[in-house]
Amino acid sequence: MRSYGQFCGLARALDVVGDRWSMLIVRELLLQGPARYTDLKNGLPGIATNLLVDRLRELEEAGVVTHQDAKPPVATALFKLTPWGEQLRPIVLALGRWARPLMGKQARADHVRAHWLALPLESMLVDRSPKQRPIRIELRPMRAGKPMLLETHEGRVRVRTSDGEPADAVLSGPADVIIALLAGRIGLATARARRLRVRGHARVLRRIGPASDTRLSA
Amino acid sequence: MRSYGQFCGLARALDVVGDRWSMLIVRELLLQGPARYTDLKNGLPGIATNLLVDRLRELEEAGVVTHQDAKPPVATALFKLTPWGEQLRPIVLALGRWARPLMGKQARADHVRAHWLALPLESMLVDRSPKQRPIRIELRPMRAGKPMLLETHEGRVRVRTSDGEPADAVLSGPADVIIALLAGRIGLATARARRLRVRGHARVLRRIGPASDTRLSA
DNA sequence: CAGCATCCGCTTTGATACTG
DNA sequence: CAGTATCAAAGCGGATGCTG
Repeated sequence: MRSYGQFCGLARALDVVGDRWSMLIVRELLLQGPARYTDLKNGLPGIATNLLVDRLRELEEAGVVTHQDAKPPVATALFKLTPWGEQLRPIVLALGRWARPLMGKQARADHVRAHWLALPLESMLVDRSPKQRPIRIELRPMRAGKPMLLETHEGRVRVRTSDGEPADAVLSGPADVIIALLAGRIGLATARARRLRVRGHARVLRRIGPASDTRLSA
Repeated sequence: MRSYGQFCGLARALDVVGDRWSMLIVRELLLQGPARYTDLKNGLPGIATNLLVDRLRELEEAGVVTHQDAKPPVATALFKLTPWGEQLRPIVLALGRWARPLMGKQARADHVRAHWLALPLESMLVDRSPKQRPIRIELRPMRAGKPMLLETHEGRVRVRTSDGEPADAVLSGPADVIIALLAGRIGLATARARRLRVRGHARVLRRIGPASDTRLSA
């Protein structure tokens, strides 16, 4: 991208991460941690291969991303965020929250990846009974790749890739319905009417819900 | 911009404000408040007029911006942010702070506008002696248009356009030197060596300095 | 297969000129 | 002042091909 050529912090930031796809690459690295080129490509449906390469190089040049060229066990390079790049996390979260009014309905043609759910869910949900035994809910959004596991941890909610361990409940269906249900915007009956399938102990769902404080925070 | 077509909050946000120039238009409206087309253009050096029009329309369509078509006294339309658009303020501030490592030196060709200084200064500085009488410092960065007035208010620092009222001190010179001096990164001697001119009571400068808490906050 | 590089048609951007 | 109109250049998306 051409530089804006403005002596202004925002303009400088956008010189670095304002290119098309750049912020989404940061999102992937925030969600996936160190990732291979192919993992990034899978998490960025719609990107052209040459653009992914270009952006990674630009971000590396700017100091947002580094790549390690190959450790003995894995035969491939890993891309990761620098500490400075990591500091984009609250900004990425805040932008996602700002866009919540746009997340109501999932368009038919929208791409979905299960790990994207970690962004809204972790920043929105809390465990209402943190004293009780932790719960685990497997999330299987439709056409969204690998399932994710939502678990409670010290009052917070964490979402990570599932390694197939048994969960208290399994939710399958459209991603927007899963989010609306967990956020408490719709009930179980409505969710089922919108094609959600629930296996396991549905009552654990009551354990989690939106935090009262919805404002910006680190 | 083409939609990313991803069911993800960040992607949705970037569908709205991820276009080139869009965020900078938001910056101008945050800094200027309701503004005329020409005020926006002056605050966005480098933008093409057709792009400014296109972006304003897209932002309006998305619900970030509105324009009022002409109130009796002024003969021209005013553009302003919607409440939803206003909510981008902490994000714009956070991006500007994130880019602080890039703000060290001002390139020769960089555009500067005095009102841009409000972003780093207001988010970084505090009044160290809030009990004492408020102070006022006029800022006259080089080739940066209208001077701004920095004033203390209840422990915080505010920067607004100067209406020519007398100030305790007047700082003229390169914008980066003004920032570095106020941030306490350089002393008065160094600042003078870097072409800063000070008129008035330089000692009021000691009243303000960087807050200890530099983290993200609303 | 992972990690690119190259090519090509299309869209977006930028610079300038022009208009009510 | 507040935009339109025009057009060349740059950027993007998609396909394909190459290399270890």
